[in-house]
Amino acid sequence: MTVTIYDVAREANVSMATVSRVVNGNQNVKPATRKKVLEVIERLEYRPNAVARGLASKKTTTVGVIIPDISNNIYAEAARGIEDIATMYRYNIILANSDQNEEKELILLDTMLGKQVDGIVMMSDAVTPKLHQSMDHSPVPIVLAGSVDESNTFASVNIDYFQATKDAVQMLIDNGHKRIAFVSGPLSYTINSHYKLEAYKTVLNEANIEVDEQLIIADDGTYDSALEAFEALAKIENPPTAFFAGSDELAIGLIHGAQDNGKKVPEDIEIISFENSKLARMVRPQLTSVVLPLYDIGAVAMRLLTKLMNKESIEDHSVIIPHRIEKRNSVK
Amino acid sequence: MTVTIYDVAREANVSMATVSRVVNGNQNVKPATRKKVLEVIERLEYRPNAVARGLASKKTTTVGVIIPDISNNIYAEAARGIEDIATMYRYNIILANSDQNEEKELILLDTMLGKQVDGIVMMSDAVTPKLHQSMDHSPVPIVLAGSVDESNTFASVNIDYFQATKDAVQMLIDNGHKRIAFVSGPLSYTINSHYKLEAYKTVLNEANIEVDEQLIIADDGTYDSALEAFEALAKIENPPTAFFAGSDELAIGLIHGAQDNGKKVPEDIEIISFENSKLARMVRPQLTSVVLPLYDIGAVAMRLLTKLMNKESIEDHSVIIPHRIEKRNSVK
DNA sequence: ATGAAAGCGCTAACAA
DNA sequence: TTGTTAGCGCTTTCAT
Repeated sequence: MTVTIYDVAREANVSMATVSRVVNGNQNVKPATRKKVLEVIERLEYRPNAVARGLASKKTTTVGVIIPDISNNIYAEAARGIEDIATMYRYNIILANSDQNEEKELILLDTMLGKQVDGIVMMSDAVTPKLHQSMDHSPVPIVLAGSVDESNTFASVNIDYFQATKDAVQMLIDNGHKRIAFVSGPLSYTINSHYKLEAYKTVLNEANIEVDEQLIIADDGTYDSALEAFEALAKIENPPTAFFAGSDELAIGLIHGAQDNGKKVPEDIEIISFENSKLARMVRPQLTSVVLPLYDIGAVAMRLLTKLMNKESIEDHSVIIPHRIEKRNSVK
Repeated sequence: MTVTIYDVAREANVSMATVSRVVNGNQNVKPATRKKVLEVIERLEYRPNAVARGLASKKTTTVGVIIPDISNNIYAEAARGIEDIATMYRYNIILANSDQNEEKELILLDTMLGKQVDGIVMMSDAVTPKLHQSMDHSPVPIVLAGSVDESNTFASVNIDYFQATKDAVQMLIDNGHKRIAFVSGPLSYTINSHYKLEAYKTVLNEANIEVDEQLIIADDGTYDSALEAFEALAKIENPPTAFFAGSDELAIGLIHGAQDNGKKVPEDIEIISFENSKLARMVRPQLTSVVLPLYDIGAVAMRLLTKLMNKESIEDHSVIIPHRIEKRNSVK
């Protein structure tokens, strides 16, 4: 019932090899033959079976994409970058959510390798030893997107989170603040948050400002948690006058928290965010934010993967995309 | 170099058929044999080749998911619902963005069918004749998620957009408004927006309120467009006192637009949204909104698809999920 | 309970 | 330029 390459060959009075050649754009086919075959393909509505092709050629033209959570805008943005470039290079993507759960990541890796993907793009906060080992055993290239591999074993695409955070906090320090709070999601599995915290502490130290653990809040990363964080910090002795927020959502929570407490941003409280999603402009005042180019990170990661799959030589397999700060109105 | 079922069979002194049986959980294997095979599988780190399996069994345990844009929260939420249920039933998903572009949709459908997916979940605003025809020709089941199929040919999962919008606008009418604006994205390709517009007109008519085309704005659906829409509508003679917004993003733009014009929400201007994403709570006042259960729509669609792929009988292939309005503070 | 063998639909030498 | 043929790694009758 389904039309196979054999049916086309018979109808066109050629061998399957010839049909295969025209389907695959091989030039060694006489134009007349090609035309004839193409006509039969059209008439029979022949559609090559990619599974059979994959088995025979050992290439599936599909890549696996493992991300924490597609419903989180951060990852969705990156996923779009990945998919766009994948499409550009004629790959399809198998997308799966890991929820930053090592066990799921391991299973997903295995499943995808079982499906014979040609490569994998992975976003994960923690490349644990087990994960590292599984990735090492992969028969196909893997590139990390938005995740730093400290062992420098795997290809990866990132911005310099450490420096970017330093820049952001420095901006606050330059505006005269001594009491600067750090608000993020869970340090254990909010992507790259520990680099941010390190940078925060480092830059404070460099400015001879004491690091006060009270000012470091790592809750669940939600809007509400930021609202509560502001509330709680407003009550302490010598409360913060400026905030570094790990994401736009947190920054908005902080702004609303400040406003609920009768504080004006940026007059009384200055807030800098780290993300710059479209949310950054959907709040008053609009957020000054480190721009985290998620789409680009995804796109570059996928592009890098295509090179790796193609066995092209790579200059540097750990690429750092430049970052910048978009100045709006939450910082003077 | 790669371990195949044949290697396992040889090492375990059984036939490949037996190995296949234990891998697939077939009960017709003596426990001792099973144990022996399992040991060899572990020792050799054998991983079944899903492509070969797919070719032989004609099942790939992967489904195609065609959505407009994964970086749009609406679709990302639905995608997560789809993926979660897919995972639950041991399917993987091939995810692709169509940008609501008919040509891309057609190509994607073809590509996925070529990859022998076992089924497809599709989100598309307009099931055009061509698309309809291609879908009709599909050898595997397709279910529409969040997209109404007026011909009732395909399985689909939706809420009652018409009734939901009527409920929302009615709420504004009940609060005494006569000048109610309708703000949405492009009517031609914002999902289900034409149902919303019809409902808006219908309920206005029912309340003997004249439909004023001036009050109907269908721009690009962005925050900025809503800001501008408010601005523009504030200047007309007899400006609107209430707004129906097609999405949370638009509603937030409207709120900010109102505030920029010195109006208070909900005292001076009432606004009701249609989406209820997490954004609905991230603005002051928080949005009263029709809840569009995207995750559920995706999840139910995928569940429905599993039944269809399994050739189970379906009660009704057009499922309507109940809707409700979440009351917050943008409406009195 | 187990094995033998015939495909699944295609690619890729190798020949011609 | 075209055809022949041997797999790719697995599932699935059909025997035994």
